[in-house]
Amino acid sequence: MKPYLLQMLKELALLGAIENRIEASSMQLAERINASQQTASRYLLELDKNGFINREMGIKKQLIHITEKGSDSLHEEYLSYRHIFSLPRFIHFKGKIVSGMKEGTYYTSQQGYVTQFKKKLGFIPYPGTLNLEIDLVEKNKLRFLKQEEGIQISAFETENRSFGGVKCFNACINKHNISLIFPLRGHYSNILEFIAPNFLRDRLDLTDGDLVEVVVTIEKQMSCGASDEK
Amino acid sequence: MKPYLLQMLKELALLGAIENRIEASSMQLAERINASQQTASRYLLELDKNGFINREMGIKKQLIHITEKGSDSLHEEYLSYRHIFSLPRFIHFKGKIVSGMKEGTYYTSQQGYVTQFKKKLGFIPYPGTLNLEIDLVEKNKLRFLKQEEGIQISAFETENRSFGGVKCFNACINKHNISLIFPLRGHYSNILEFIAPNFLRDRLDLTDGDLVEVVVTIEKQMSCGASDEK
DNA sequence: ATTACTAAGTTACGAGTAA
DNA sequence: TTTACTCGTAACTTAGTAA
Repeated sequence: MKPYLLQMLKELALLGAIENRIEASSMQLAERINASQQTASRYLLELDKNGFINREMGIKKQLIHITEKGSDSLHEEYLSYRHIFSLPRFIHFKGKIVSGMKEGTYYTSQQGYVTQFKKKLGFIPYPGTLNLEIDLVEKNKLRFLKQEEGIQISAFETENRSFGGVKCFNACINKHNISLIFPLRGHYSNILEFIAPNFLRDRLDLTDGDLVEVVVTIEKQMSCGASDEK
Repeated sequence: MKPYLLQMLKELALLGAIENRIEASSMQLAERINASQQTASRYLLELDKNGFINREMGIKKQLIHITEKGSDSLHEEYLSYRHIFSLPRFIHFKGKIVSGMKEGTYYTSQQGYVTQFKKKLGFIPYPGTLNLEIDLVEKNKLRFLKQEEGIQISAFETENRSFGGVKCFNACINKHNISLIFPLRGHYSNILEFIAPNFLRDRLDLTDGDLVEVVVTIEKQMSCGASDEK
């Protein structure tokens, strides 16, 4: 099916032409696809000829209804898009190791977080975070993580202050299990923070500026093969 | 964005170019969109020029990666399709009243169904079903109902035989609340069966061949305004 | 093997306009 | 008002190639 016909069919569907016979003039449809009335008219003729729509022509208006064949075509397209935006389970990030603002140690040592990490991630994190600065072109991969629930770590309060909720994703670096950690509130930057059961900078001999690859999964379990226990 | 460029971008996304840099030749992509190598090459140039993709050109292969802008365009399209296929809550069917094979009375009188109808639909159905023959062009609307859970009526067994599960949808005919009923197993025909608390053929003065309109909802509650109780 | 240019062929577009 | 025809031209496609 020609892409421009599919586009027109999509517009009709958005106007409700799958569920109901809709009244739509060629002029009105032309505006929606940024084309002339003549072009819209031609598209409708072509869609009709190929059995994607039915039309009831009146003297001043036409009633349009998408056929089962047309609906099937749209649904197929829908499935493609759904595949694109909901299937990926492993996401690769390349980036370089950077130093954070040293706040990681304070946060990751809070008992309120630690008990949840142990229970939900299966390990007590080494204090501090490993920060990975990802390439800007890879930032769009974060979309997949934004829309995912992840492993939820609840907010809690201490005598002094309150700590916000975060969400985690299991991940893998050089065959070591780690967890990507995001605040539930706040924006996503191009610096990803990870926690791990060990001090990875020593274990993996990492220093600032080293280029590494991390595989993040949206699955709740993940093992990269190597064990993290001694 | 031109529809044919979006199509190419979609193909790249399906090959994983949102998450990863992918290796794809113009020849290979040309096959996927049923066009020549030259056309595919031109599309890639255009996508690149407009900032939808990044390319790393090698001597024998190119690495392609979809940018955030490209990913955004695809996501917008995805949302349109999702809107089309998951938003409708009220579905209108036009059709004509027909006589069933009189089996409706037997089934709708089964105690195993009746108790569930009363609990889940809020009424005890008048024995028998009202059958509506819908136009073939309206059959594609059934897709929305197929994918919906509806109000589930469980299977059960009597001493003699077993009765399969069915699902119901609240519906409305001439301001009277009724329910559309589907077997959970089995195919969907162009004859819809409805149950109602009253004998609708009398109430609404319906006879075979009468043209009526029914509004079905996928919501669990529905009231059409008029009361069904005296 | 690639990508992508040029040139020629083909299709699509829209102004004008009839019905 | 509509829809949709004709037809000149603009846009897109592809065969043939170069790099």
